[in-house]
Amino acid sequence: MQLMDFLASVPIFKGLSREQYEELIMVTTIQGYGRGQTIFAEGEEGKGFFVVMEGSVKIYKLSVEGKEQILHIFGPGEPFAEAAVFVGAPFPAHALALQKSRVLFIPRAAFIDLISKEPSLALNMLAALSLRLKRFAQMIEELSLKEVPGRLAAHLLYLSEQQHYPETVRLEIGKAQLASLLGTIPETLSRILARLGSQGFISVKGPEITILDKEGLEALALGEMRLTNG
Amino acid sequence: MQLMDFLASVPIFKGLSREQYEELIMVTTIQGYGRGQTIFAEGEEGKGFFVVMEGSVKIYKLSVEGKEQILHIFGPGEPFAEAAVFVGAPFPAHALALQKSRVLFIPRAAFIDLISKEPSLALNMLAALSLRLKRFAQMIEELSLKEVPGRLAAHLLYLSEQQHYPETVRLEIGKAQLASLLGTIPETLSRILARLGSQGFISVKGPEITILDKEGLEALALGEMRLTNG
DNA sequence: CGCTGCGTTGAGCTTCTTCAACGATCGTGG
DNA sequence: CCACGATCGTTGAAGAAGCTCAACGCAGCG
Repeated sequence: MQLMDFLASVPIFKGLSREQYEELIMVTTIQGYGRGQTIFAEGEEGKGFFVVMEGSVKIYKLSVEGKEQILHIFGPGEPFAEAAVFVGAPFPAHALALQKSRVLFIPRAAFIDLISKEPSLALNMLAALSLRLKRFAQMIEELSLKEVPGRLAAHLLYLSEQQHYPETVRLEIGKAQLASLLGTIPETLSRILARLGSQGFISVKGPEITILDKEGLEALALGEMRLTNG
Repeated sequence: MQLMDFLASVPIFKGLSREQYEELIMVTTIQGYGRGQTIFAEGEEGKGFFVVMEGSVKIYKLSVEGKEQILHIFGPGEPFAEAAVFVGAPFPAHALALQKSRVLFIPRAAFIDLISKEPSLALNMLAALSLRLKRFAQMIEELSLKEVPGRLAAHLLYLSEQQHYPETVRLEIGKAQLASLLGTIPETLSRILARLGSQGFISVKGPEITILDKEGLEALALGEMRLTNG
């Protein structure tokens, strides 16, 4: 059965026995969402958590005036909203499918049951949460201590690494989404992309970005260098 | 032995057996730090985690130019740097004692051992990490979507709640530290405290702040209202 | 063909930071 | 006990970064 294969491919479920996979499958539901559809809203009660099977999901906060801050974008194999399982609290953010997506839903009670019996699952989960915590700490650092050019440079380098250092990096999300991920707005992002381009750091063609000066971007990302106005 | 009592009073260690407490005590070290002393630096290898026994500890990031962003301030009973235990990675931030402090050090290997044998410990830890994740998400939201008056208002209300709604709230940290916690600088904080004061939201006398208009602060914190310049 | 979503560009403005000076408080050593 | 320096907080003036508002271009698609 392919669901079993999928579960086995998910890092946090690594190391479970066949029986435990079957136990999981028993309590699990598969949900489908169209592009732009809400999976849950901030404040809803969290009765379980999710794993992306196909597509991608963004987790985000909204301000009163409607500005959005993306906390994370998850792709296949990645769990989300796990934290809500362990604190008896409502979801602290919104979740929305960026594309046609399928997600696995795992109910809270069954999962806690399973985790109590299987230490390796607990350790996997602890590792996953710890990693996420580290990411958030990095995000706080960037929002507070770096300006937008630095954050953008860091993100481009991150993408480059993710995609195994290709000639040219591809943005998998729209620029408006990228702006929201970097804690800014599309106008500002656009201007800074233009500046990075005109100063020879990168070359931009739609969603394709060629990194021309890796060292320069690194210096920007670390805050060792400032982008001039020209 | 009082160490045992202390351990029993720490939330993440709740529910362990006497033998397990003794096991913990065997591997644990007590460390003392003076005011302003570094406990660890960003980039150091994390060989275990800590629990504050006395005093307080700040976890913070530094920018190249020397600006500081405080991620968290921990007091007695609170664990810190646990995440480093579960990802085999160096500490992602600095830790420093804000006052004369004593902290318990728990080595990584022994703790993973214990957690594998004791599901309730794993669940406690998962709950603790989840809570921290939620806090960080909140911090990201505030840094990105709220301006300083809103963040300050939210913090004052948080303090008020922490201290069980007294007449007047007491800042337990200096204003420079508070500024760093809110993602700004002392000058800006000072001006905004003054503005909040002159507009009748609060009254400031050194580290004592009287909340005069709770509803007003709430509106500010939610972003429903803006602080006028006067 | 025109609509809609997305991205870009310009002008003006707000918020926050920077730089500088000053005042208060506190602990220490003379 | 006073003087001194250090730390901390406050205030002012100027500057920079990013946001708002508005207009426009362009591609995809019904």
